[in-house]
Amino acid sequence: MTVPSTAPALVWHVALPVPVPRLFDYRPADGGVTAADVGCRVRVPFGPRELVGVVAGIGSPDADAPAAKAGHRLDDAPLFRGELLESLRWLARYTHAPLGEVFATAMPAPLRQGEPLADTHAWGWRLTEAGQTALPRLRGKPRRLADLLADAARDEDALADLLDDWRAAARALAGRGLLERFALPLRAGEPGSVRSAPVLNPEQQSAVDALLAARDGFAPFLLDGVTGSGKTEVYLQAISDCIARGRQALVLVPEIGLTPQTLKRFRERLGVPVHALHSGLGDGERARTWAACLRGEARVVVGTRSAVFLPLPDAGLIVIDEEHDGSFKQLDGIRYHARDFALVRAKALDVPIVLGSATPSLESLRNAQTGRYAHLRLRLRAGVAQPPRVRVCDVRKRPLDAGMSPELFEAIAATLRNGSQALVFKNRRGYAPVLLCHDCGWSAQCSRCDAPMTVHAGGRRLQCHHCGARRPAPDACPDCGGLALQAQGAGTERIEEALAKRFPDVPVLRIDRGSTQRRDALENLLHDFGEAPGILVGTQMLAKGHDLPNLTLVAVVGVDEGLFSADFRAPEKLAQLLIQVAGRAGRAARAGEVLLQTHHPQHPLLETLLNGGYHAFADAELAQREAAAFPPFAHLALMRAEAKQLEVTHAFLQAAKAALRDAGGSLELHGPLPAPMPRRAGYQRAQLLLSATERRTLHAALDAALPAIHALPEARKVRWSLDVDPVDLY
DNA sequence: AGCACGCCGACT
DNA sequence: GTCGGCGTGCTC
Repeated sequence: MTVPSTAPALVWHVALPVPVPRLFDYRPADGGVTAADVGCRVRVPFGPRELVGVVAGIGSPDADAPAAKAGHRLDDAPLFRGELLESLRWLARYTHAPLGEVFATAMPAPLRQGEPLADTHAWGWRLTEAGQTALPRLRGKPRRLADLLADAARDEDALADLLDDWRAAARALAGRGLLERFALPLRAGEPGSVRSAPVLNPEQQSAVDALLAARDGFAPFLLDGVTGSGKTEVYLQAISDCIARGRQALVLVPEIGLTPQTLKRFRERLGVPVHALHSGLGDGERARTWAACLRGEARVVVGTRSAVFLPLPDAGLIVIDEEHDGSFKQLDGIRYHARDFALVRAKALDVPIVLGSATPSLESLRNAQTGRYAHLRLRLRAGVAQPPRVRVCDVRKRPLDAGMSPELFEAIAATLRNGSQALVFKNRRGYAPVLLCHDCGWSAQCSRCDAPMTVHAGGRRLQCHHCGARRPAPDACPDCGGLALQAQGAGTERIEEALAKRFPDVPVLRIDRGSTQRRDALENLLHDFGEAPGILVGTQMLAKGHDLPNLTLVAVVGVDEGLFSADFRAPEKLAQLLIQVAGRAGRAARAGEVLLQTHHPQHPLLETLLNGGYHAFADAELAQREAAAFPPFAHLALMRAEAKQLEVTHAFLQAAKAALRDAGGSLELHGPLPAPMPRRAGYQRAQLLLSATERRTLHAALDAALPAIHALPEARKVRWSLDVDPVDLY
């Protein structure tokens, strides 16, 4: 009689945060394996160390794999389940990244490190009845602590502000039963006094009507509204409806869009706590927000790129504001696009999603044109009667001071005489891009990168923007010994300097990454600047947000750099920037003026943009993209590699190219091409461009070839990465 | 990615 | 004689 063969014990298939596209099997140190373990974190031995991974599945151990080691489950209930689990699996397939790295990207740091799911409350302390009675008898620090709590309970953050080293006293008093600790609801910002909704104009109303009519299932919308047309008001009404139905709303905003004013506006209008999630928050707060979403406690979240990974068990609506913004694409690690992933999630969640912009990406416009998205247009500029007047200023053969023409100075002078403010917008930072010898043409180059060094600290120092190298600026030209070294091109610092000299009676305020390190520093600077006549000098940071009611002139210098870039998206980016920055002019009662300074006044981009507006530009640019077989008419992936020696980099990319060619299909392969900066921080960089007219072709080839590419002997010798749907080819 | 194992130069 | 460089190989 034979003993019935026992079924092999089940194991966890665990996704670990390692760049190995494979799952690893473990058995539980105690208890059995059940389907409910899927989506739970586990702490497991991995070689000589321990890692936190996520159970991606359960099953029998692979016969020819080493014996499964024991691991410990960290969660009682899955962190990832249902829609989010499936969407993350999709993201791993789409980006061709290991599932474990995708899970790691989706988690806040404390969860990644194995800490328990955060409490969604803060802690407070209060006096017990015995404490009230005993208070008069207390002395010293315990007395001061008890006094603070005599009238009201206080939370721990407040106590820390009021009394140093209060914890020891609190513990001692609690031990005597005089004090107790209790849980407070998580503060997600006070709702504030609720403001009533303004009356919508007919365009806004029909947009809201369309959104509400589609609220019961997946429905993508492009809310295409000019600057100041009241897109936010449309979002707010849709969100109000969403939370009234007891569902969660997620709002994604660009990195610079999450200002205190934005949050204040949401809180005042919605009358519920609004959670914010951005890079300025500490790990603890991010983890609490994540947990609050998972538990369904958070009703509205406004967040930047990474908020697209929040669990939304009761989702009702997703909004992407400024959907064209480049900050939605992650440029390292898992190279996801938050807007595109949000669409995938909305579909899986079966909820509507709104992409809003005054300058929609060409991808989204194309989707609207082909009917994949419902196209909602807002053409009326609320409040202001007229859009700003745009003037092109031809600066060829004009004497320039810090890159500014006499016409520009005159326009600023006129603006100041009218009691208004002017903004000089420049698409670069630093005192001047390069140090150039006027005698022989030598320029300061970084010794480790093929890039010019930029001049900083008033001309005293050179800095490489790519590897961070710094050195003092030479006094004489190293090549010819001449003393005619000069800073070429005008950065914001030189513009500021020249303006301050010409307009000594008004404040000149420069805003860029160098002058505003902290998030609220910009708010304070602009507040102090006020509304009196003055001049702002700035970069991208000033292109949107921040109401500047007395700003009537926007002058753009350095337009030309964007007209002749090698990147296929440069025209789109420049057009969006010009429209956005023009939107800064004349938001209040007075009409605004925009001055574009260029050496190429006849350039088709400028002509189309100025005569026909953004949509005329977009139509022309889409035609160009179609002719050149670029997105959205083709699908791209970029494989980048770097190594100390160029031959090593090329050997890898050649081998990868061969593997991809063997994978067949009508995939087009270009390269290896020199990367835009072929040498960076001592590494030789190159890239391989993959292009296909059908997305399936691209992914099929990658699926077929990547295992072989991972296994290439050349792959060990280089650092390589794959970027599906790259934003910048350079 | 880490981390260990493994063979070749300058130090007490 | 050892400490330590980073090449290469593996992780259930």
